[in-house]
Amino acid sequence: MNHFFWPVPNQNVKNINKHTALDLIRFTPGGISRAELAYRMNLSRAAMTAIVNDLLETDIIRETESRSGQSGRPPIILEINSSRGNVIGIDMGATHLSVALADFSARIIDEIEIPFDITQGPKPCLAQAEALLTELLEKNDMRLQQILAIGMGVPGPIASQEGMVIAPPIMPGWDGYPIRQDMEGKWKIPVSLNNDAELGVLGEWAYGAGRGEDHLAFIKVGSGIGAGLLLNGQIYQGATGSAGEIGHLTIDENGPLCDCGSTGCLEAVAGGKAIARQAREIIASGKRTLLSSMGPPEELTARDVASAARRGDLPSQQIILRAGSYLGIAIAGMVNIFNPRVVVIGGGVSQIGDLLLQPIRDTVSRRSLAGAAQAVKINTAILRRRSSIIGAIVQALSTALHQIADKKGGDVNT
Amino acid sequence: MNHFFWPVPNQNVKNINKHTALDLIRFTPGGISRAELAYRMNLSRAAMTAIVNDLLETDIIRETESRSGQSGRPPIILEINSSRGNVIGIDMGATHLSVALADFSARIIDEIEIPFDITQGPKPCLAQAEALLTELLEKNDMRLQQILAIGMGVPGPIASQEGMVIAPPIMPGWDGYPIRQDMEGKWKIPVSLNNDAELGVLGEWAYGAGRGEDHLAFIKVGSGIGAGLLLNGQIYQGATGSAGEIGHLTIDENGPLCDCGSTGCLEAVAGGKAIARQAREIIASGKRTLLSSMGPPEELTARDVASAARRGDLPSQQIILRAGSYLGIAIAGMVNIFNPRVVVIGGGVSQIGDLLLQPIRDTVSRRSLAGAAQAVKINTAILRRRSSIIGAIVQALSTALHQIADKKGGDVNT
DNA sequence: AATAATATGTTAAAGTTCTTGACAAAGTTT
DNA sequence: AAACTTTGTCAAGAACTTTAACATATTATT
Repeated sequence: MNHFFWPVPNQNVKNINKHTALDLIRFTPGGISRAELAYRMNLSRAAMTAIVNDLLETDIIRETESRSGQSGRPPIILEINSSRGNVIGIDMGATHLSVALADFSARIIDEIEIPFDITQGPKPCLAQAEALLTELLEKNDMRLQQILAIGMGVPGPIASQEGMVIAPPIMPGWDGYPIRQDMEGKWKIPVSLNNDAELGVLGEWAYGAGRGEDHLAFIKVGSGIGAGLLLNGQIYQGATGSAGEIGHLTIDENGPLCDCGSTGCLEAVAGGKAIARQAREIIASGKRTLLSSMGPPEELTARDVASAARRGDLPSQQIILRAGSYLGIAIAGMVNIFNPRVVVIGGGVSQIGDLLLQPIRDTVSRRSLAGAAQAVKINTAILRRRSSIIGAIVQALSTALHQIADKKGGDVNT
Repeated sequence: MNHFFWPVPNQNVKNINKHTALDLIRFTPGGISRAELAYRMNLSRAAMTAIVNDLLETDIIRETESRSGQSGRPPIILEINSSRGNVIGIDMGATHLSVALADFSARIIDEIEIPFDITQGPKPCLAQAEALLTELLEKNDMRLQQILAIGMGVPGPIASQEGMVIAPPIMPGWDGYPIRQDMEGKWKIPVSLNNDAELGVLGEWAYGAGRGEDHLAFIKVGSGIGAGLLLNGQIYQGATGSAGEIGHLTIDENGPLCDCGSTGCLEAVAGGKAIARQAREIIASGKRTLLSSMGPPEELTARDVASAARRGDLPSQQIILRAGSYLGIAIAGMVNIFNPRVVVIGGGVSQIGDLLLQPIRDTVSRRSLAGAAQAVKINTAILRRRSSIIGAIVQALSTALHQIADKKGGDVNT
């Protein structure tokens, strides 16, 4: 136990052990006993009793029936009291907007998703988010007052202190807009704003393919490409919050032009848009391919290419193979630099599955140093399209739970 | 103050604040007062008095005369008691071996360097290190018993727990050899073993070009190329200790063959060896160049190319420009991924100076995303060839100082 | 079935480390 | 000289831990 997930504020935090214990309870699958907590935190069982009693008083955790296994008195298992309250997670992508309602144990109760265009700028986009949130609450017969925190992800670099994005490559009009301030002002609920790939790594770390790993990378392959990093057990944001921006690594200097103005960016050769573009090129070239029979070329998506590839269409398979190889080059670089234990491939395009994963694995094992390549596992996101929004929920819960835990013996409501 | 440099062991560490205060005293240039310590650590002045008294008792810190500046009682400045003891730093490179004797404030008292060949394998190499250490002690009239800790750097990935290198690309015969155990057995002094680039970043963080930065990368450009990373204020080693191995990133797939078996590795196009090789090729091609007049082509080094370039030799300038551009590609990738505040270029080749630095800066600003590129400064190592060995000394001091601080009121000797 | 063994959880006393509030100390400003 | 400002110390009390003993609830053994 030399780190804990909850980001420690600098001031006025008594009882750090209480917060550490809370996080261990949250993130241990199946719950954890007082004795086990004491062991993991290097504290006495007596101290643990006091800490747990504190937490029980706030009603954010509860005791559950013991699983007897070994000899000796069976432990009393502690878990988060899932019905203690609710939080909201919002995942704002480039082309979709999702809002989810979750309970205190991070289980999604209901979720709404709509197509979306982030280039409209902050005001209309935030208004859409608000509308969707209202709809979701009404549908579930809830009021805003019952929501204890909101977590939100956006596809751009975040200045966490200020609660805004800075110099985002794909969010025109958002630079410097006070997103968090705006939302907290409207809703009077604590909002935590994060990068979507960072939330993805958090979600997969908490409940997905990288559960509990200390060195984890999450590659979000959607229309754009971004990475979230969890290093030494903590989310890594970099000096100015723009860590993990791998979408514009130069992969092939002589490659196609990218939206960012440069050429041969990873995003321009392996992103969802790039895959669709290559499909259109194939059709235009007149090659025999299933793709021609899948509707108007302008509306082709990476998903269509994937389904054609699965049905044996060679040109489609080649497109995906190439995208995977390019991704592999970038990931091999990250593996050499970071030496992660797990790399999780997420985002819409990742749902292609092994067809994409295999060339990534091949390229990485060929291009990474032996030590790092052997240590790393490359997997598809278990949470599928929900990695980021579950990360947003985890963030919201971090705020809500630790805020309640702080006021010892305080009012159980609000 | 949400992190501290001293790596916290998991067990039996009372008084974490004492160790934090000690590190603040160590790494604050010009020393620090009790009041300032209390402010930086969010503790009361009263608590600080107690902690400082503890440290004063062990004699590892001392009070020094106050600098009066503001109104009010002038503070009593605390600093490390430099004459409390000595430590040894060892820098084992691919082609050189250095041993340095330092006092408790990390100042080098004396240093010996010899040419060296790490491919001889562990036994002869460690014997040479021992001989050099003995020579250094004799020369300075000291005994091994007066040395309180040893820090050592080697050019390969480290398993810190085991004190050995694992799967090193350029240290044949060393894989799995129990280096630390061997040395501690021989010398009966605590030895800390680290990667040389990691020590470089530590040295430059403590006393060099990245002083006090929380997000720092150190690129060691010697005959090989490696990077050391300091993220969130802590050295980052990765899951298996092989983080920062950028020497074998593929930069140009159609480039020259690398020693590692792959093609177009960064090391093969921008390392010291690569620069020397290109110089020989130029001479062989018969082009007019100053390089032909600099002795036998087989003995040409990167340093010769640098000196020719500085004297205006165009082919030499082109070689360095190209190496810088290649380095820039790799560094641009790291900047996009890590978003560091400072990148320090160190190692022998970095001594070329602006001739190398300029193409790096140009390439990085062209190939990195706006936000990250603006945030980063790229500088040459202030500690020059000594970055790593000073890092080794810092590591040795971490061991020695915190070990003494742990035994409260214990014996002042040993 | 009774007893032993084992592990969990609780309690009270004692020990550490911190904060609070008062105050002494040592300078600068008025 | 008096007022102000900041540093450093002291003593009392608060917060959090450990220690050591014990109660509790199972399984294992006799």
